[in-house]
Amino acid sequence: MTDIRKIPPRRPMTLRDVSEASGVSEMTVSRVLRNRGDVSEATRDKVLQAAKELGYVPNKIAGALASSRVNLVAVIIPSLSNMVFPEVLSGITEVLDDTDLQPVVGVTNYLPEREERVLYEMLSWRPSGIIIAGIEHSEASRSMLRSADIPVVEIMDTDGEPVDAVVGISHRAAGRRMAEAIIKQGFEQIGFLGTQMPLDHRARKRFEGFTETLAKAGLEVLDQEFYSGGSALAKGREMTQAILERSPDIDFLYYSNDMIGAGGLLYCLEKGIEIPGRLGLAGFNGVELLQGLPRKLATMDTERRQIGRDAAGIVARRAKGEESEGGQRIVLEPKISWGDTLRRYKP
Amino acid sequence: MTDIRKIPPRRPMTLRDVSEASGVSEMTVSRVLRNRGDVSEATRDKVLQAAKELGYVPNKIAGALASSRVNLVAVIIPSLSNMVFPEVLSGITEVLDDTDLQPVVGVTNYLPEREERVLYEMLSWRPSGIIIAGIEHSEASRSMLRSADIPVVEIMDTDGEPVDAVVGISHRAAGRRMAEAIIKQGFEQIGFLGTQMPLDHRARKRFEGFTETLAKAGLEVLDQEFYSGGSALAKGREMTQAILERSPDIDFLYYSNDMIGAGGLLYCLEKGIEIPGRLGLAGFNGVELLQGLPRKLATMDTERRQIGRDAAGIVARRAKGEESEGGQRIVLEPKISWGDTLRRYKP
DNA sequence: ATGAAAGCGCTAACAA
DNA sequence: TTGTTAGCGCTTTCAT
Repeated sequence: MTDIRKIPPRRPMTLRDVSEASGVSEMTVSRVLRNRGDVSEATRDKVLQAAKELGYVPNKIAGALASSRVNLVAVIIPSLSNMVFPEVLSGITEVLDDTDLQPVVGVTNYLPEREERVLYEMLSWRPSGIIIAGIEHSEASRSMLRSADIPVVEIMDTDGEPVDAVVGISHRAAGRRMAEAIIKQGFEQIGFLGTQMPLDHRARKRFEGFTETLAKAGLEVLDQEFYSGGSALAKGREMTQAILERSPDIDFLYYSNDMIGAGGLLYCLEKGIEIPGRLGLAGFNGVELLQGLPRKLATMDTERRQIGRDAAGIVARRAKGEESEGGQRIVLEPKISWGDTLRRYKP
Repeated sequence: MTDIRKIPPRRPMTLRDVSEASGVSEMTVSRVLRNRGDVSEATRDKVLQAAKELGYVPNKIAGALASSRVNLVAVIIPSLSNMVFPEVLSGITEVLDDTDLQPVVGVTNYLPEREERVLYEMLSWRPSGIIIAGIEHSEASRSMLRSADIPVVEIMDTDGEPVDAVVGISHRAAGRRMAEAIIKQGFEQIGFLGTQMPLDHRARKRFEGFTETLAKAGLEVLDQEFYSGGSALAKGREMTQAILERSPDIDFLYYSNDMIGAGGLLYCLEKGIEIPGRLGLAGFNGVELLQGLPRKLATMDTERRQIGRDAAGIVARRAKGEESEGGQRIVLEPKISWGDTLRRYKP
């Protein structure tokens, strides 16, 4: 055995170190470490042994440069505090775990300029694919996405022109469908509660689909409340109180997400408001949290994990060289989860 | 103007392309793009112009290899679905945003083997620093951390021997302190509800500190419930029901996290159990969600954002070459948030 | 089954 | 202020 000193190295090990320690050429060491090409058992063992003893960690930077292959998949999302995105991520991870691809996450805080920066930064590492939330991007971002020449999957939203592939739901249709359900249940005095986010295109589209369908039935949104920042649950309470005091005739509240919806639900239960007889409620997303509430809030499940899985699947398959050209389009159908706050008439 | 074809390139641009398009040497182009060294306004403009028209995105892989500088900070956490970690991340991002460092997130799912893999994978990209949750790691992981020769900050937990720097709280002390508070309020029949996770060392340590202090007062945990998977809120309900039915004498429930605590609280309120007169409750973490509940659950704020900020600060300063040697130790003091479910006697 | 040479796209160090 | 020359640590390709 070569004399291996236990002193922690000031300079990371290189292939050459392993090569010298094992008496095998760098090239063969490289082959062993990557399980490529034929190597005899004997040399293989020698190399592995030396690598282990030295605590060798390969330098992917050098490897990537030499092979122009990078096992990274850039995932760009607006936020981590909205549980929706961790769930997408978990779907992505689930699929990528079976490949040698690795997700790298960037967060934009819903800001297009930040999206540009994050995208640029990530592209400069030459990832094997990009999964990016939303279908609305700045011209600069779209241009980067187009010329990156790697699979690009835009997720969550399918209302618009994707750069390449897209996986998600139609938020406009989601808004429409919820409006239909509400109308069918005989609600007529409808309030809307949402986030104060001009840049949340998905919420905007839902709202558009929602009002559009109401309009066709001769209805409109009576009153609205918006919030930004703070505990969504608490905000849901406050907004619900505010809107009900201002517009006491309201008989339905449509929330743009489940957290504020849950807050509203808790508030109404405390106040003894009869639900859904006197007042109907619905949220959006289908978050797990709803399972633990005193009553089940109506919502629409957006299958985030599945979106993540599908998106990762597309990237993985294309990275492997399968599937000739891009442009897949997977539109999931969100289903209304009726819960206990939307159905007035027995089905 | 050079003849620039609008055809999306099959091969990413290189410095050389920009050099040729602008008639400036590669070296000078490189200088312009990195704002390094003196470059005349004229050449600078030429280069920037060409780079922009070509849609040039630098290749950080090559840059990193040449300069042996990587602006990545590896952040290794057990989970993204536990809101605690996104919050830490947001503290990290907050600080790194003012530097040129970029966080890269890896998730271990609380599995030591996965931690090893993720760590190995990340180290192979030669990051400028590592922020890793927890202070308990496999021998292989510790060994990698030690020999990486970059700043390593272990976060969340300070009970143990860190490899290098550490930022967090003492979970043992947190458990002790909560036990003291409970005892002082005159509770004596105490139940504990937690996760079925032998690998959640922090929860274990809190429990140890908790029982230790109870023991000194001649008390012990009367009954316990554990869960794994599913909606924490719903589980909190179920477990609370179960433990109260089994041990009706219990007058205090200590939950190992706020989500199950919140579920328990909702359950108790529905059942009309007098809180905290008949039954006291406390959770752990201080999550935002608690703000929206009908009553404020007692908890202990663990200042996750601050932990993230401090950890990132250490990495950033050391990456800049400040601070000679490592080993910082920042122990934050978690404070009891009394809420409405712990205090029987007016203060 | 193994090795030698060339070069991936950049930047450090030096020269002009 | 600008350019030239060597690599950075690997992998590709081609020999042996």
